[in-house]
Amino acid sequence: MATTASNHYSIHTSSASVVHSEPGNMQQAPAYSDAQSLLQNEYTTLQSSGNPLSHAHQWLTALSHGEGSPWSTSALGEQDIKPALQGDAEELQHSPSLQQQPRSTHLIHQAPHEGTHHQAGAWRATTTAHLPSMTTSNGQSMIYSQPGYGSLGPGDEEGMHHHSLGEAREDDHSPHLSEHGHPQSLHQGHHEHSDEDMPTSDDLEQFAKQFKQRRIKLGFTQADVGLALGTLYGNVFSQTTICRFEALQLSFKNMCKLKPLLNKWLEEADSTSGSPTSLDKIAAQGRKRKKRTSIEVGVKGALESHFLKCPKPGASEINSLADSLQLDKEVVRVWFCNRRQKEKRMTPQCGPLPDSKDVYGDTQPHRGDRTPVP
DNA sequence: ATGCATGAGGG
DNA sequence: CCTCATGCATA
Repeated sequence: MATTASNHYSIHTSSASVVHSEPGNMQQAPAYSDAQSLLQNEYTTLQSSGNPLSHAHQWLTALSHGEGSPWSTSALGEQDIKPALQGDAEELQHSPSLQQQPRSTHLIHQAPHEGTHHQAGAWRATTTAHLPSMTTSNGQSMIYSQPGYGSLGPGDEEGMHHHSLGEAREDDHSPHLSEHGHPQSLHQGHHEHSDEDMPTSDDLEQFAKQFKQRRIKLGFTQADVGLALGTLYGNVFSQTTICRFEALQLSFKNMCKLKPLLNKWLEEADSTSGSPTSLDKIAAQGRKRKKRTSIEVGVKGALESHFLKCPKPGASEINSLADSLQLDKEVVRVWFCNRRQKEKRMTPQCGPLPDSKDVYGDTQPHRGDRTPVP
């Protein structure tokens, strides 16, 4: 039986009894050291005046159909995936800062909508084998030419791989050499892209690494960065997001969106390294969140099995599963959603997967579906 | 660092 | 209902 079966929306009516940590020390703790369990809870209805937290929009909500495959092996090897096209995106403030990149690889813009609805992430590419690469050396590994740093120093620190416990078993980055081959400059007939470029996966990878290093060197935690971004630009982010960014666990689009922001923060932090860090914390949303349902490992295994069979189960099947596993239907549904997302993120799950077919490009299972597979 | 969850946007 | 961006709570 599911031990944690009952999940009520627990709203703590009783306030207080919260450990209050003392303010004034939490950052400056690089690497391990996690003291982030503070200031949370306490959802009182009184949230006071509206704070400036409003994220008005997302710049690219619907571009989509092109999405799909930039990660992993990127250029160089075109075994069966091609660097895809992306709808363009990026509408955010163009900062005057010049970060020039050597080439402009623009994307192909396609029709606004098409029947082909595939958003398959094809990056599970099986590309364990890297090419010897000797012919293509474009030799232009551009690292970000930032004022101040542009080269990873000799001290390429990276010793924080630790997962080995519990249930970590699906993420392991193999030492992918960055040999970057670039996408050839294929220009189309037009591009009215004034400025800003579309970073490529390699760019993002590099950037993420640099970012992490700098961040740590400066003594900031991921949470700090998230807050700083909020105070600087109005977009707050949580530790989670920053973490995912550094780990490249976000979608390509998302990474592209965040890069400029983080880049800016880097510049700032770099400049102000010594100034009082603007600390601003905005308390936010009070929402009764359901308690996290802990799914037992055995159940997880079962879910995974079903996921392999059918990543997008219909409602009926979800019901069946929920029943079998004694979980809430909603929980199961959400689990599948999250699972799909996980597959999509660029988790360098380089595995010896012989197949690299697209994932579910399946048309949605309508509501009145039946159980297709008994 | 990650698992489960919420919510907006789209169909 | 789905995807997608994002985060609280947690191991």
